[in-house]
Amino acid sequence: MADIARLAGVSTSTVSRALSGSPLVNDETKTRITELARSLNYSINIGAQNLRLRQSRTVAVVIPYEAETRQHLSDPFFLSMLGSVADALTDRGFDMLLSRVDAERLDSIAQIYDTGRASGIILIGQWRHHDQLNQLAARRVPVVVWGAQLPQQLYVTVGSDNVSGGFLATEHLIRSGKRHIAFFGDIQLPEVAQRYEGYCKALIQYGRPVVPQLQVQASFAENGGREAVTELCQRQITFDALFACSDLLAMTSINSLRERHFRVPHDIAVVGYDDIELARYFHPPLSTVRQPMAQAGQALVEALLAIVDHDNNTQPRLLPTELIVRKSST
Amino acid sequence: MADIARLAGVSTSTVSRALSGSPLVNDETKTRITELARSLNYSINIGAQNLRLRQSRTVAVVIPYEAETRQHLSDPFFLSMLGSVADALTDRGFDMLLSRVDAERLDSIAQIYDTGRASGIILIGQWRHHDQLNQLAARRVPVVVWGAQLPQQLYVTVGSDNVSGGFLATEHLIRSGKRHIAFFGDIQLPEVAQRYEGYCKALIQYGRPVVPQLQVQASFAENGGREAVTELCQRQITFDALFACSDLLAMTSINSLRERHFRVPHDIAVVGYDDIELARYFHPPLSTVRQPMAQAGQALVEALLAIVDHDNNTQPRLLPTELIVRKSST
DNA sequence: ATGAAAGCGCTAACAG
DNA sequence: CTGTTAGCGCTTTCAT
Repeated sequence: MADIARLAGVSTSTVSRALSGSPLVNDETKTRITELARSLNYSINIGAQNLRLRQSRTVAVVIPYEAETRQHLSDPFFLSMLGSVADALTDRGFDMLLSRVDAERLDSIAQIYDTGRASGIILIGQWRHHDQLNQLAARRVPVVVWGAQLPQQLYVTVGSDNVSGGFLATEHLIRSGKRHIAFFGDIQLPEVAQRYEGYCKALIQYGRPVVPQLQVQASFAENGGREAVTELCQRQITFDALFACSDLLAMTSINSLRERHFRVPHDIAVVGYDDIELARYFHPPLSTVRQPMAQAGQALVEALLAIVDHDNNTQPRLLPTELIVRKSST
Repeated sequence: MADIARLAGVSTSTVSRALSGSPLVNDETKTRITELARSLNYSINIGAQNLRLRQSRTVAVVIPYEAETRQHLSDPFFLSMLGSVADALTDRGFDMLLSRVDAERLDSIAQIYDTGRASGIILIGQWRHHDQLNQLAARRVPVVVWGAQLPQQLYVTVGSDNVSGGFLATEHLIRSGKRHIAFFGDIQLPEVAQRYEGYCKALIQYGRPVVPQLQVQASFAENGGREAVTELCQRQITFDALFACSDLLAMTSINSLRERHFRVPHDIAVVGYDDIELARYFHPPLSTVRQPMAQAGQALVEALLAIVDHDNNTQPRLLPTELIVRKSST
């Protein structure tokens, strides 16, 4: 910057002003400086600017990983979410810091904020960590979580309407004439619990019994579908439909069902959750509950920036879900 | 920091030294300061530290997106790569900036470097952008690309041995008694071209003809498999095996083949590429060529940091590939 | 072993 | 409209 100032025969203040588009500077000098900057391939040093402005214009995004596997979840849903958040941040001129954090050490993300690396944190995946998240919020770390809204929650969540999603999927299966609808998902997880709630609600509303035997504690891991199908078959219970809590789970379940010579949808109708890109190209094309990804990134970023701006009244956001009917259920 | 200094009755210099573990400070005062810092929940401001140290300890990772769709590729391979790079960076105490960049405007990533936001850039996906990348390297932007090594290449690549990968897959299919092996992949892309080269090499080595009709220009997009299968069937050419250039492509192709009542592997043996997690849980479990993901992140980061340290002689790295035989081909 | 002072690259009063 | 000056939070000579 000093170089530019010297070459342009002005002070650094003027250069700074010119480059930030201040109206307080002569148009002629402004152009001269801008030209000079371009020809020298000069860009403002963001680090110094941020220091001076006492900001960071950076948001950290955290997708926790499981300690045992050290692996990121390979669910395309997360990549999609990442893209959506990246878009929303880019639109607002924020940088995105991606952090790898052990799911059991969520408190460590406070560091990202304390050290000034990011003005706030977006956590994708609430999992079982309600308490840790409450502690974070109590420490006044600006954080927004993608997940379910829970009672006694100190942190802000953005999530889709899981109860409604579960309801829509189940209602659709009931109306298609299915009588024994299995539910695949770990109801220890808040989001899944709410989908299960919607599932039960639909059954009850249509005068059907809620059969606990039909609920299988399927994990979101890659082999979740296979294991859940095995478990369900061992229970020797009749079922003619399946509501799986993620598309990936639905897909691996369908593969397993096929190995056991069930036909989908003829013998078993299947509905997934998320509506990942792949869902429509699966065989058969997968019926599913769509989470509004484009809105998700926007909503997460808006909520976080509100908190960063000390809006102490930021409310949790519930995004609408939508049933997408394809061949796997009809 | 000034606060701590005051409370500890020392100067900020001492606090700085204590917190950075300098040996030039009395053990007693060091503990006092450390305690104080912890109790105040204080962490060093990384931005200021970086400014003073004229570094950034941040690496930008770029996965370009296609302008038309504005969408990230939903291939789990990329998430896996992201995780691998994140690990390698975390190990070395670097932060990871994730940037969303239009594939047609790759030159814009120079900005990330010019503004000092990152000390260097890791680009995942070479695609067709050889020339743009050469320009970047010519501008002396520290950049490492995941992809194929090409002639007249000014930038550094890290990639797996695509020729060998293509060879292994094809050889395996030939040895399994297959006679008409289709190849799915866009050979405009350098990596795919090399896999095709390996495919041809194997055919020739085993005295088989290379039939151009068997090569289909399949895209990596979600519907790539379906379109390629349609295309191949329209050509009315016999085939009894398929080598697809990604696992995702292999999976969607298998789904499409099944719709057309081909049995896999009985009628058509299929081998994919990448060995994503999902491959072993697919039905049937997918034979594939594994790319060494754990090494990939390490190698990319090592190469980049070497360049950042002005090692002008950083060589491209070729990582080994490995054939994984599962049910889809036997 | 510790402190004073200078400065990383930038911006924002405050004067002129 | 432009320049002077001070300082964001930190590290590091250079003294002591």
